[in-house]
Amino acid sequence: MNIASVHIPGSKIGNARSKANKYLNQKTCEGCASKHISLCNVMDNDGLDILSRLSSDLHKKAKQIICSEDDNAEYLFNIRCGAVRISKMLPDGRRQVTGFLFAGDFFGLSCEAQHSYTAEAITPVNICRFPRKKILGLFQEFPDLNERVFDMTRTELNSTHAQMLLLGRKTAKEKLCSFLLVMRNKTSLLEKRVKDEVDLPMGRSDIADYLGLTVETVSRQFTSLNRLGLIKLDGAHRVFLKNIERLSTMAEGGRTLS
Amino acid sequence: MNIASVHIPGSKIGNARSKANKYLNQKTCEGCASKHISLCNVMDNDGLDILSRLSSDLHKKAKQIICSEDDNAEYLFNIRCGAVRISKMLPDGRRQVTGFLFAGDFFGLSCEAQHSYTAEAITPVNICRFPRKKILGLFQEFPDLNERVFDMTRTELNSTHAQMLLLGRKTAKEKLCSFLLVMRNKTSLLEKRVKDEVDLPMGRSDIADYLGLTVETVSRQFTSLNRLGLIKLDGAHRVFLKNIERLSTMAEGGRTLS
DNA sequence: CGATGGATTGAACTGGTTCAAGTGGAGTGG
DNA sequence: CCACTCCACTTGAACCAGTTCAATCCATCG
Repeated sequence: MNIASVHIPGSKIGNARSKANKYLNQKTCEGCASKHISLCNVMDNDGLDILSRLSSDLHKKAKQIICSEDDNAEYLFNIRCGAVRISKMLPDGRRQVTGFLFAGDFFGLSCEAQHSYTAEAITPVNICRFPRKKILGLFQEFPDLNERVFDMTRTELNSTHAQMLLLGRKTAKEKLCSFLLVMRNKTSLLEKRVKDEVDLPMGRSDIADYLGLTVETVSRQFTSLNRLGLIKLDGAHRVFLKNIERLSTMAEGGRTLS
Repeated sequence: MNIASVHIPGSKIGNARSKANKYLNQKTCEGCASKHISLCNVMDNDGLDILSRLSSDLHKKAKQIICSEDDNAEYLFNIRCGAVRISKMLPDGRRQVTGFLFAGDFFGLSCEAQHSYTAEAITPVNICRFPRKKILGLFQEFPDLNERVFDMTRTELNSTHAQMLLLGRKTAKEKLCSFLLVMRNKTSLLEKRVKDEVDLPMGRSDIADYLGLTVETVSRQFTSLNRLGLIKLDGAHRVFLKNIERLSTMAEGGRTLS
């Protein structure tokens, strides 16, 4: 029904959330049966969310491309469910994954006329797509909408700075610890409770390209943390974080028996 | 006089510029005698730019700290003239420089209650400071202002993604070539003309921390590019880029006699 | 002029890569 | 239900780009 509603499962946008809740509607999504929050509270004459007329649903299987580096940036995307990988490439094929996105996350905004990155489905995804130009035009009309998206952009900028510190200055072990803790936070937000059992839908090479390492190094560090008893591996795609405190210390370079 | 005006020397904010020019006033800055553009075109009853009442001028010498990692984020800063270094630190002192900012650049927005970084003057700087809360409040009232700042934030997010690719996947030589070309663009924007003679106000260790390298490696790569005839060093803080095309190729991993 | 501190150069070292060889588990089909 | 295949993951061993440690250079400044 209201396909313009947006999956925002936790209060991930910080202090903007409380303010926004006053205005924004909660509706149940027929796609994945969880509560969504409408991006925009303004109803048209038919009582429909004003954004619903602009949006269209999109389904992709794992490994399918959603948009690529030289596409025209015509749409703004919001992930309903599933996981998406954002990446940039060098001409010779070296790749940097700049982010993993999950239910509730946006992309397609941080660019000019063309996308500067490729977005690809990691799992089957359900995505909500808005024509970019129209959304940008609506910002003037609906400051609430503008504020939400601006807030999210600033939060994202913040976390890319943290990732720069990781890429430029952390060791392989510190990188993996940081990554696991970030994934734990994302999972906890999505599930609305703290959870030390973390799903890793992406492959080892995605993690490697995200952390600026090789697959082999990532694999070795998983094994090492496993042996140290800091994590418990259950297959390649599920980890149980056994000692959050030590993982946190190691993520920041604190000394723990290597 | 109008201390709220903002130094935006080039059209660095892309397509937003042309739109914005319709509304925004140009004034001459008594501080550094160059044209500035007012951030906000709305005048109060006395004919003063609405932001001027909120702002205060700030002067810092080289190496002085403007704001640090655990300060409350009470201000939004705009650089009038001079160069600023933004950085993050690990507990053990390893540092990542996340950006160099010059006349016209903003900072202090991309954060929640506390700054997540340290800003330090590289050269003597002249900075314009606005109370953050009031500015954020004004966004609803003045969409032009909001749009400008949002645009700049998105542009910045874009360039941090490029920097992540650099940090995660480029070699030392590629990193330095990329850096020199970025500095050339910034210089060209500031001077409003293409200029292959680039000033590097920051020290080698700042460059190293920006590129995720050591001082020694940065120095060796400078020497190497110099010997290859791609650049001409004139002291440590001025470079002449002799072959933009080959530098560009090398910045992206293209093969040129190493 | 000597002192100070950034920048450069040299030489040994190492964390992470590269290359190469297993391993295991999910899917297929017989 | 088992055998076979495929591909992602793991492990091992040699290697190397960039680091580390240690001089040395050189511009600036009192």
